[in-house]
Amino acid sequence: MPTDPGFELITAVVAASDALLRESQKFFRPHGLTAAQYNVLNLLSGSPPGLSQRELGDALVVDRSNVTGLLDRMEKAGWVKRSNDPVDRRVYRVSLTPAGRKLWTRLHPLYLEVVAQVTRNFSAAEMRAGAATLWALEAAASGWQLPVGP
Amino acid sequence: MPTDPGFELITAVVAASDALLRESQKFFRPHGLTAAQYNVLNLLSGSPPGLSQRELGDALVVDRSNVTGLLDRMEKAGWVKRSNDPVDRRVYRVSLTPAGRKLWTRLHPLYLEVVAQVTRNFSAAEMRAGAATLWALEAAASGWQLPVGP
DNA sequence: GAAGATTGAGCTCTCAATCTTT
DNA sequence: AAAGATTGAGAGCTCAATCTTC
Repeated sequence: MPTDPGFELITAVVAASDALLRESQKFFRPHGLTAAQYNVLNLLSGSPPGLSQRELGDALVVDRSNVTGLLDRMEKAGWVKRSNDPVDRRVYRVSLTPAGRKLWTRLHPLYLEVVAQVTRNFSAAEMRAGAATLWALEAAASGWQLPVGP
Repeated sequence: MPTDPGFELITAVVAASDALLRESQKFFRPHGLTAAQYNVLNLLSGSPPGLSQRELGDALVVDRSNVTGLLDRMEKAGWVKRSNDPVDRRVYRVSLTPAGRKLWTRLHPLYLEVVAQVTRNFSAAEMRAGAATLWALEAAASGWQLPVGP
């Protein structure tokens, strides 16, 4: 029996993502950080004034509670700092330290090169088609509802 | 500037996988298990004589050390059991208990239905093309090597 | 020595509950 | 009451080290 295409697609998505994550961890590890921490660096590098932890959590699509520990470790490493928001005393403004920006500046081109290597055997058209399918799949998954009435 | 297609693809893969995992956890949770535990159930359902923990780890593409705790929790829940291998005293034969098989038999069709719902807007051709790209990407990622000489 | 399984440390993540500020 | 951040419990994952058996 030929495998159900839907099942096949989902299995392939998860398998590819796992492999990508696993290898990226191996890449980042010698530099002392993790993939999640690199994502934070990357996000903050584009927002010099800083982001609130809530904004960070939304952008990373993770729970806010997760951001706390992630930033604790990064602050300890000296890459980010929490500042008080001038107008709302509930929020922290999170931004890169000079060391954090330096690390990102050094790592980013290397990471781009790894991405280029991993995807070098695909045509641009194939990658765009794949990405389009995946965004649609993500939307379909996120919109899935437990079978309970509205 | 148009986003680099390779970067776009990788971002889409991880985003889709995250969404898929997150939603599947919501599906499994009311039944008392996790997505990882369902995968074990699914694997064991196809191998009545049982699998070694090493085989389980290879099939799930996770570290062997991870399998230990996963099975501890599932054994505690009464879904799997460890038996001594008759010929090699180093290995455990892991198999489903009647309760584990019953759970899988009940859950599997429901899960297939969720998959069908999530993928209902895709053509079979689109899904097969996407899956093919993803398997190739997985292979490329797994084969990636740190830039060190042989 | 190599292989199967386990343990301990550390990271990421979720969920539920709490605290402070709005 | 609602929103931002934190804490504690629990799951999944990796890596390095250890124990037993081959």
